[in-house]
Amino acid sequence: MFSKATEYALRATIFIAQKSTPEKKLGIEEIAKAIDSPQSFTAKILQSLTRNNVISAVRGPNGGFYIADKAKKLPVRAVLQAMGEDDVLEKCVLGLKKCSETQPCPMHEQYKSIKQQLIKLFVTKTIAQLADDIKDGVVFISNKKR
Amino acid sequence: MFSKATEYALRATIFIAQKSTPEKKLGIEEIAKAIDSPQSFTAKILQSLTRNNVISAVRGPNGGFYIADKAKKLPVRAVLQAMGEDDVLEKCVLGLKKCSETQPCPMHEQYKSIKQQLIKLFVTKTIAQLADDIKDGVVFISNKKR
DNA sequence: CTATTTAAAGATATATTTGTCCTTATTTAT
DNA sequence: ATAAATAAGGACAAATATATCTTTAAATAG
Repeated sequence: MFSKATEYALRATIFIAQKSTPEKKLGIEEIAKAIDSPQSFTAKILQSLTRNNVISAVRGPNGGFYIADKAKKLPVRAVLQAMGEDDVLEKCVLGLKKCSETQPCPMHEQYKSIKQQLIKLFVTKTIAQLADDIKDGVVFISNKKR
Repeated sequence: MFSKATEYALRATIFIAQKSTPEKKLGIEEIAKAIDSPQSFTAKILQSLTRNNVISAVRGPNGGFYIADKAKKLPVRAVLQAMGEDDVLEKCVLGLKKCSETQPCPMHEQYKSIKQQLIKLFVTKTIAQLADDIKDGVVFISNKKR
């Protein structure tokens, strides 16, 4: 559904939201290991997220990444937007540029409600909510075999 | 959601189902024009669909592509399978290999029902049903501006 | 102020996807 | 049989996504 870059972005954002505070930042190495992603590639992705104010970064000793309380309240869709992959949620299944209510593709009518639910999910769920689920132990983000 | 190749495959299959019969086959040029896709690339895709028995092809004069009545009854998911992109429907949103009911990712619980609807849509809808919607004029497959 | 630590930025490499072109094989019509 | 029409197949090219490595800039500690 999403590119690898966006998958890493989502995992990293959730992990940072769960583990960091402005006082206790996380280094790129720790993050990449935790979410099982290539470190340098993940660094690029975190740059995008930082530029788009989804997460925050500080350089230098004791620097690292964290997420501000305000940003934690962002919808998960903000991550997709930061990665420029927001359109996946809206796109026609058949890839038709003009597909719409007035000119629907053959999948449109039935896909419509699924699409709406998808959008709703990404708009109403906040980063904080996902992170809290992990803290509560109901849910995991590890990608390693165990 | 899907690759361009799969989008072309879906559009081509629906178009062929709508317009062809074993007596009146469609050439690659006509198909590519109708669904607004690059012709040679589409030819490759139709090869995959043919190899996987989603559509049929005949070479030589008056040859071309058509779809057998039996194949028309296949679920749309058969096209995804032929394109090797069937896993999109099942995949974890965060790209976690181990995401499951017993080890859910933070999106799992809420995404679950959406995923089930998606799968159901692609399993219950047949190629014929989509093509008939076009024949009935309720729906379009054109990708050109007009 | 200097050295160290850390992310940012840039250059490069590799893999995959998308796309084109040319040749081959098959079928049909003459 | 031969020529023509058509898809199949293979080689290549271009674009994009994924990934790595090196250098630079910023922040802190001493």
